[in-house]
Amino acid sequence: MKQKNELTTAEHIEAFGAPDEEKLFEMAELFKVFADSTRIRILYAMFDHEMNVSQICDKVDVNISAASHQLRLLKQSKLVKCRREGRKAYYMLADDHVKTIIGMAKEHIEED
Amino acid sequence: MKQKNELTTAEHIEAFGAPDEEKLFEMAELFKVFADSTRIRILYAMFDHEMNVSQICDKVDVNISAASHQLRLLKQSKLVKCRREGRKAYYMLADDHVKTIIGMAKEHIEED
DNA sequence: TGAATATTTGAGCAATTATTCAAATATTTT
DNA sequence: AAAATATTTGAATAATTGCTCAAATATTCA
Repeated sequence: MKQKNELTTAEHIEAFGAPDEEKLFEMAELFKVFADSTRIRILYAMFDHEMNVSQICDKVDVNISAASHQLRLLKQSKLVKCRREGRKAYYMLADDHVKTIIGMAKEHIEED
Repeated sequence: MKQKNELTTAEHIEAFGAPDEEKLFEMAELFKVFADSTRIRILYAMFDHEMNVSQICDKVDVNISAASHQLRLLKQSKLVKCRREGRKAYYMLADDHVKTIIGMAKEHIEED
């Protein structure tokens, strides 16, 4: 019989980091969002301040329509939040996770 | 005149995390490699042991040819290394960075 | 050398996706 | 209400990419 604090083989593997198929798929989906330089540039544009769409377009030098499409995708992925003020839409990072993940990649490419 | 430990505006921004265009592009390229569930599954297959191609194919349940194509890509991206032993090719993670990056994504999707 | 095993490679196909343009919607101002 | 500003949306196009099949290469074994 299984006792307290004992793990089956499957649970042991799980506990030590091998996610199930579903989670691996979700992880790939998350990485896909970062896997485009336009989207990363957009994320960086709002790194320390919120920014409205026009400001983002100026800073990132991208078509307004393209930016809006990407912002929708970023919002669906829960990486950015949106706040409306009059006719302007201010976008900001959803939480610190985004910064952390980007920071990791930055460290990786800056090494060796 | 610029004195020791002083930073120009550009250097200041750089030091505080805004990479130049080139780096943002590289970062997107790195994320692209993780942005596919087959590749993530392959990376997990060799998470704690090196594995040869056939073993990987069994574990990940993927076509040999498809696996080989993806392994080439992973090798070009410096995420895996390869060791030959007879007619078998053993693949292993290149360094701990891979584990760290995957770990980040795992944490992110497991929260909230 | 020839057969068997292990992996790689290249071409072709199907699916996904980033971008652009044009039109639609929303909000403020005159 | 009409004009101006800000953003969103949908359709079409072009480019990228993951997979499969077939053939090529490499290595061991009989």
